[in-house]
Amino acid sequence: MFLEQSGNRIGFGEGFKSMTINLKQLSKLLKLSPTTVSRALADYPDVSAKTRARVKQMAIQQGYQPNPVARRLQKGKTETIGIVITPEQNYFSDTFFIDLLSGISNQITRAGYELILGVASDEEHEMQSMRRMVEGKRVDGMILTLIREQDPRVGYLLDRDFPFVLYGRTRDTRPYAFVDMDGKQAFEKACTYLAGLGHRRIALLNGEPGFMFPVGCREGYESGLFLSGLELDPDLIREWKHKDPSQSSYRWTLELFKNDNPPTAILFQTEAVNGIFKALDELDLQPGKDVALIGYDDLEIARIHRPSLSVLRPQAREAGQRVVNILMEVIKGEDPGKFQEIHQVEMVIRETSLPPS
Amino acid sequence: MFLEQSGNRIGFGEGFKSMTINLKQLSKLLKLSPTTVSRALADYPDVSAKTRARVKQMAIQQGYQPNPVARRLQKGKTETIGIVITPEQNYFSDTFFIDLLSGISNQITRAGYELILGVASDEEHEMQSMRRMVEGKRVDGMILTLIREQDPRVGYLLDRDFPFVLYGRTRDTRPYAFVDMDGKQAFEKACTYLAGLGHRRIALLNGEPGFMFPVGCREGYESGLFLSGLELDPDLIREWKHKDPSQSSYRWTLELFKNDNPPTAILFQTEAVNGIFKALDELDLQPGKDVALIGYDDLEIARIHRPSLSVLRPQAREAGQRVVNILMEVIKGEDPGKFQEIHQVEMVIRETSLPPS
DNA sequence: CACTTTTCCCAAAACGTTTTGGAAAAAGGA
DNA sequence: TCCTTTTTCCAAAACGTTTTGGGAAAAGTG
Repeated sequence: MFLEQSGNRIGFGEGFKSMTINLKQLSKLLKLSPTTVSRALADYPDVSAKTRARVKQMAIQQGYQPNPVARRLQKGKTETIGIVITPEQNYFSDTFFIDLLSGISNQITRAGYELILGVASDEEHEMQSMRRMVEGKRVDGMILTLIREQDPRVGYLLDRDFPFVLYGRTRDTRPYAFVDMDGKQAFEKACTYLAGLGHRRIALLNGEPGFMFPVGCREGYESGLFLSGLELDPDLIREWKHKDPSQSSYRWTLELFKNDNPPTAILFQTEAVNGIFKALDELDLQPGKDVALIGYDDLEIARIHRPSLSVLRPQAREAGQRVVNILMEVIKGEDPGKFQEIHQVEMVIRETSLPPS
Repeated sequence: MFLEQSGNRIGFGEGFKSMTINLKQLSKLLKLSPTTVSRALADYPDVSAKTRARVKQMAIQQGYQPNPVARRLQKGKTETIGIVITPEQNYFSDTFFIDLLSGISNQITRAGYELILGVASDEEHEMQSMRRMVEGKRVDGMILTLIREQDPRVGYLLDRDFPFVLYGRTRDTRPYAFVDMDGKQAFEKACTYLAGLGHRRIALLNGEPGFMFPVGCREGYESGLFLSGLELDPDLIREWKHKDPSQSSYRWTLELFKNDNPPTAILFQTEAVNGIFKALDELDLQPGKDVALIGYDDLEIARIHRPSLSVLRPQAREAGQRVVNILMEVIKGEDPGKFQEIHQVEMVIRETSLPPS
């Protein structure tokens, strides 16, 4: 019944051959059955302390590591998480997304899982890449970012009961797990802060409609105006495009100042800062001095620019870690509805948030 | 000997259960053996055209996809490629790395492979993450980026005969596969171009020493000077830091202009452009007008800035695709030494490369 | 028709684990 | 001492494929 296995060869032009030991070889070395060795390494109580120690020592000495592919087949799990990024949407602009990804990656590694990455050029390929992962049984769970108001991915995964966690939120009414930044509270805080300094004309240069995040930003902005007794002026709200944040924000900033009663402060996502700086420069307006600025996200440019930019700073790395921890629970079978986290965003006051001159 | 398998259940609080069909079920539906079905789908000649068609149709109808984990175990391949990124090194600054990653990812998907991503904070974790992939038998090959002059990763992989491809080069003398941009030729071209316009004092604001890329840039710069009959002035060469490109390039630009005989043109990596612009602004020098500028990498800022920045533009996406194609050959057992590609870099003349005033 | 070749299919093995369901040996209790 | 319980180990099955090594039927060949 048992055939002797061929043992390990060193490669001869046939590419890399693993020179690591496998379970059967290790068990032969120990004069034990593979069963016992496996159970010893997994700390089962039905193997004596003495042999357990012996097994572990030999395993380390021989550099044994269980073959993950075989383990996955037996366990019926891929031990893999999927994520699809869409660089065209320019989410990658700077440290923010990388911090998120970094938190995600580290936590996944800690759990002994793998992170597989899809890169999609648009919404359609994004869905396609995700379906390949899900229907191809390549992952145990998905992480979704850059969430849209109506996001077909969420419906797709909910319909299939497939484990996933959103970084962000969408409008689907069914319960699902998410980790989100409190963009509303952040923009409310920034808005009331500026109003408290005496600003009466505060503009909002918001992200692209269709995505969920700008919705919260706008709510916070409106709520902040209301709390400060200021009136909402639709002329002070503009939306830039993800495809080229700088270009569109540049145009809209110029637009804002064509107003008879121009703003003295602007709230925006830091991604759009280059266009704003450029427009202000052309208009001979000093950032911070003539126009107060608060951006969302603490990108490098915010810190190095003079004057340095006041920002709202989300803790992306921590959020990434939470996303993974939650996803692990959902994969275990926990109710996703139990995991809905909204993280606070801190405000960092630097040099661009002075009172109006 | 054979036990009937339990079939597929729909999940009951136990998380997601696949509701897709497997090979045995499909073969039962077709009243064929699993062997024949498997071989029919793989286009083996020893199954008749008629049954092959019947099998394929049923497979599509039932949405059958072979379980990749089982296939990997049998084939003894992970069908997976690994890459480790180190965001701290700020490689992610903009479109360049994303384009590379995009080309890599698409080509890997096309081959039916998976891309697993490691995110490391420093050199040590980078190695650690790679070892986990290699020694844990989680990948068939590695892609390396951001290569150092002395890069321990290359030696590690060569010692183990493990398939890998570099995006970039290192100083190891043993043959290995790489795809690199011709930074030398690019900088030589830019340098002679500027000299041709009449510039006599051309500065180089180069990337961090220790990495391989700046070496080529410097060679090209020196060669360009030589070809143009200009003398090398060490005072016109400075190196910024990866950790904060803007800050360090800002300081070094100011430094360059303390020179009695300051430069009229600067060559640099576009990553460092913010610091340069800022320094020039403080010095009341107009980019393009008072100082000619050519950057390496066509980042967004280069296109939207006014004046727009002349750049050297590497084709990152194509390079990424080549890296994958080569890696597949190396995994098959081809000699890595056969695959050493150096790609040309085009120069895009915009508004910052005028003759000296 | 008898023999050889080709066509078409399949049972069993194999990949390297983990889990199941005992079984032998040792220890405890009377 | 004999029976029961506990401890410690293991053979075999299972995960879902692909590959190996035929074997039966159909088709050619003389």
